[in-house]
Amino acid sequence: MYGRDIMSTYNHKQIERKWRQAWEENQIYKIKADSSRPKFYCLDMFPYPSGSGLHVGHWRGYVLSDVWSRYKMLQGYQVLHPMGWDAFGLPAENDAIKRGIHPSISTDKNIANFKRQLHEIGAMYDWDREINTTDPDYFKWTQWIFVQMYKKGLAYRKQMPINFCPSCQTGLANEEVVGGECERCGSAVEKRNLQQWMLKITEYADRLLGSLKTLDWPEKVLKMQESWIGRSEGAEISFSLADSDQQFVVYTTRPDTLFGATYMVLAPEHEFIQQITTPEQSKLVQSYIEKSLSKSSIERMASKEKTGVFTGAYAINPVNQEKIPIWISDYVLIDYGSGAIMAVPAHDDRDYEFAKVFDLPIRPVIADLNGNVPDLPFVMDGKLVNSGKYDNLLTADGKKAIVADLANLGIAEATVKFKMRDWVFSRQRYWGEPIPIIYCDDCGEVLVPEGELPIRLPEVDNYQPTGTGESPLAAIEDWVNTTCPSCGKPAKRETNTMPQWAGSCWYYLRYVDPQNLQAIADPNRIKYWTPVDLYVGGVEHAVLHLLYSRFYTMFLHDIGVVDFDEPFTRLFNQGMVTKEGVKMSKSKGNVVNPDELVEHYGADSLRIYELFIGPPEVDAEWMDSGIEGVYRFIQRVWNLFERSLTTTVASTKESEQRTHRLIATVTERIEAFKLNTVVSAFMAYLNEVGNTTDKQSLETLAILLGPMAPHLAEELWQILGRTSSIFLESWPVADPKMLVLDQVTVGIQVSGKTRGAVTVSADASQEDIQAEAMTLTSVRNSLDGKEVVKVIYVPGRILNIVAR
RNA sequence: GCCGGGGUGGCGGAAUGGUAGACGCUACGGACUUAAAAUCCGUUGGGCGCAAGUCCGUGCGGGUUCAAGUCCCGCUCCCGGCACCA
Repeated sequence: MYGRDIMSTYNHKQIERKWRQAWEENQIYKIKADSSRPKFYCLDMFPYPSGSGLHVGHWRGYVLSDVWSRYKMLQGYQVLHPMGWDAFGLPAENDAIKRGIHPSISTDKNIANFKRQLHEIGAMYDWDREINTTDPDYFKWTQWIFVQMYKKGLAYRKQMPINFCPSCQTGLANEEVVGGECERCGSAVEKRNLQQWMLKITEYADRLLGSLKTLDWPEKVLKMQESWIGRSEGAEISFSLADSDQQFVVYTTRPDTLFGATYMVLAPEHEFIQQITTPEQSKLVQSYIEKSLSKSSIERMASKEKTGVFTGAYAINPVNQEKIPIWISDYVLIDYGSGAIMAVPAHDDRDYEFAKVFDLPIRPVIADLNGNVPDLPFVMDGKLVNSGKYDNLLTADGKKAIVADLANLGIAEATVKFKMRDWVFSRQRYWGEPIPIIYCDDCGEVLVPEGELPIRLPEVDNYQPTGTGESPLAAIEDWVNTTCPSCGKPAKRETNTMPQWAGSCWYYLRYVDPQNLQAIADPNRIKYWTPVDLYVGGVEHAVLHLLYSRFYTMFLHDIGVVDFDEPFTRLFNQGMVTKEGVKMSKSKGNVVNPDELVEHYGADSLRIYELFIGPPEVDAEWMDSGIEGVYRFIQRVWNLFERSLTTTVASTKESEQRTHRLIATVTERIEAFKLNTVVSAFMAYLNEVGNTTDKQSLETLAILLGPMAPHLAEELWQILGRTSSIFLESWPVADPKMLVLDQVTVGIQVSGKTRGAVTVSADASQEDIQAEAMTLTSVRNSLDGKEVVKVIYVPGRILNIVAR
């Protein structure tokens, strides 16, 4: 019995409260590995629980992933759709500095608020699987991975100039510096020479690049990673000094232009400079070095005008024994290649500029394929000229020939270089995972034994970073002072902590077995659930988190923890939600708070509006009036059910066909991530249906609505007389036979110009359609006095009468 | 400079090479109401026309095609990324 006499109005508060409670009680989203069913792992990039809470922009990704999770669940998959907290990080620590409250306290408070807000979404998270990167039982394994890397020689300590953010008071990875500024706070970064922990991500450069092509990721992100890794093929060539047998090495991708090298350049930091500089040039050289070292990277980038100084020394070009001057300039970078170049001004933009400024010779050695020397600098491939016995070789052949000949002399080697650098992994801050290393006067650097993990953070009174490159932990005597695990003598702990990325590099693994105390996760569970099938998050992590996590995963593969190289099979980047064209943020004061919208319109309305706002991968402008339209839509759905159930409407062929068309459209569009047009499809369906429809249609409609409007769908399911959750039903499959239309509307064109349309039965012949078309005034008008040349008919779509 | 992505009504946006503007918002008109809100119905790319109709229209200029928002060539503007990586 589903008939009801009295229509009720849609009450989102009551409905949503009721179903959220029911879901918790029934625990229908509680999942377990079940090898008899296919799995789907749908992951959101977990948030940093900030003090400002969620805004409607955060909702966008979470709704999208929940739609997919519920869709897959209805298709019979065992779905893992977890949520957790990336809770180490500077805001909590800065807050602690200001107020003296331990970061874990404010973090817990923020998590509670986030969790409450996330509940409002009505997503099918299994909260038993919640993780928190600051939980010692979690970061034990973050430290454990570091230990494994150390054992494999992938974690090492080095004194080197690194990027340092004066505002965050900590060193940064290259990936965290954007245009010379700190990725987090926007301050200009400085160079500081500090003892650093580094991870050898460069050892994985080739693999990180190579397997990009296996990923179903947005092209944009793949390109960004590719250019970040920055592979180039070239050669290392040794040059001898003119007046000694000392040598230095340059890296070049254009060994074919070696005959055009008219000077050499060393980076100002190059250690060879001190040995070769002549006394006459010494003063100039020293002051140039000092000046360039004092420049921040932002200054160094800002002015592209070439500067430099001659060292007074000369090198010998190995192919022609020519004596060429050695200069120093900051346009050569110390940390790429060998920090030294051979300059070929005729065939390199930068060398050309430099040669113009200092009036150095420019000698073309590459001509175009016709043998003409084009305007300089000519940086493309061509044919070698002025190159002795190599003349007339093509660029590619010239490279090979010259490198091969020099290699025989033992002074050249073909090599591959990467722009990507090793990962600066230590932070001089408190609120992060302590690096599990102990320093002993006798034994040196010693790993903390795995059995002693996790190394917890001590309680401190002062969270203030020292700013001297030491972490606040250094001041906590009874924490720093320990004993050497190897010899037992007094020793000191490493006081640097890990960057925030450390915990997020592997978190996707922990969700499959979050409480495991013996292992990172149970191998069987890892095998069943991972890798992640769909990963949803913002594009801002394109070369940070996503690169680091790929690196960690490859390492975990190598030590046998996982059996794949790539953690995230498919990636979807949702667009931002903007207000007045700018990104929502607390500091700009343009945040739209979802809490009030949920209160006013309900979670289902907000969910659908988040989808309807625009193509999910594109940024979208928030409009208050938009959610009104969606709210009206939901009420219309509600009213359709209420009206239909107070009368009895029989199903017809037409209604069945209509329903199958909806199934087909919705399924197709979800698969294609065109979620805004899924909403349109429902709206169009509703316009078509009219005031009432049959029960069969209503049941299908309710299920199809489930992924987008789960509370509403459950309630509709119940008023249809069903007693179990709608999410235990199956996603309907469209019957192709029901998609065949009885009548079709065929557009009529005359010479390619649309003149109207005729509606005919689907089996009408071309002749029938043409005859029907001739009845249209507009068709007759445009054919008047003309001769029909040919007629093109695309069945069911268009009839084009070509006339002259 | 290099690499991506894009430019369609008043707005957000739809369109496997096949009736451009679905769907929604806004605005306007109407119904209901004492009135308003809500709801429902209608109109809503521009021009001409009483109408039938007709001309123009997807950043600009060419091209391919029976047919182009969609494909090709050249430009232009906007957004994002990288940027002295030899």
